Amino acid sequence: MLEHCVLALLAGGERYGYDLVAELSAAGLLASEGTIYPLLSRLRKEQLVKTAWRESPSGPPRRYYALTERGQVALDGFRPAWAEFSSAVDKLLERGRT
Amino acid sequence: MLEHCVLALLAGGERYGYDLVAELSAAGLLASEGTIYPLLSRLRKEQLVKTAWRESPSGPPRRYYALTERGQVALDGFRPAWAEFSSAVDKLLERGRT
DNA sequence: TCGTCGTACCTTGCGGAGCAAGGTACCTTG
DNA sequence: CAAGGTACCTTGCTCCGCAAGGTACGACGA
Repeated sequence: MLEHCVLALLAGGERYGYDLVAELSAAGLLASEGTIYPLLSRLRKEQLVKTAWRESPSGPPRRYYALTERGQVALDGFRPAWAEFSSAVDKLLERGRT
Repeated sequence: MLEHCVLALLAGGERYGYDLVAELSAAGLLASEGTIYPLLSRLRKEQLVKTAWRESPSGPPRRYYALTERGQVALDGFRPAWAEFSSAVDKLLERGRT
């Protein structure tokens, strides 16, 4: 779930972890860094993203994440799955409405 | 997530576990009984549902589940949360579209 | 009448995922 | 030079979904 949201964000361009935390937190999809960093490690291990260290204009260096081709494929595969899933839930919720 | 989907189904009337499994499986939201029975136990423990044993016209007795008032409240609280969540995901996926 | 199948319940054990909390280190600012 | 923001990561816990296994009842065919 979150995993694919991250991929979607990366599809919009390179991002670094701390930035992703802020963005996802603002969107109400994430609580803390303890979630995202292990997730990003996983994505890297599965080669859905590639990373590059780059210096920050001010502060410690950042690790930037970018989609790989496999990551793009995973994302594309997720879109219809999400559409189906969310519409299934919508229908259930609708059905139970008094 | 699933928890609230079950509540939504129960909002449409009494159901028994085995039936819920079939319904949720058909909707693609559930894999097996190993998920639903512990979930139903939880709901009962939190008093979001109440249960009643009733005999089946053919086969072993069934345990029927029905929403309690608290369950209804939980369900009502979930609807807007789901709407917000799913639209947040929609936006992310949209944003990453090439 | 006896075995087998479908129904219906439940538990156990495992793996994965999110989170809070803690830890390190860099840079800027007062 | 200390404090606070930035930025990375790990550890430990808990919860949840699932596969698998286990029990028991009723029906139906051999």
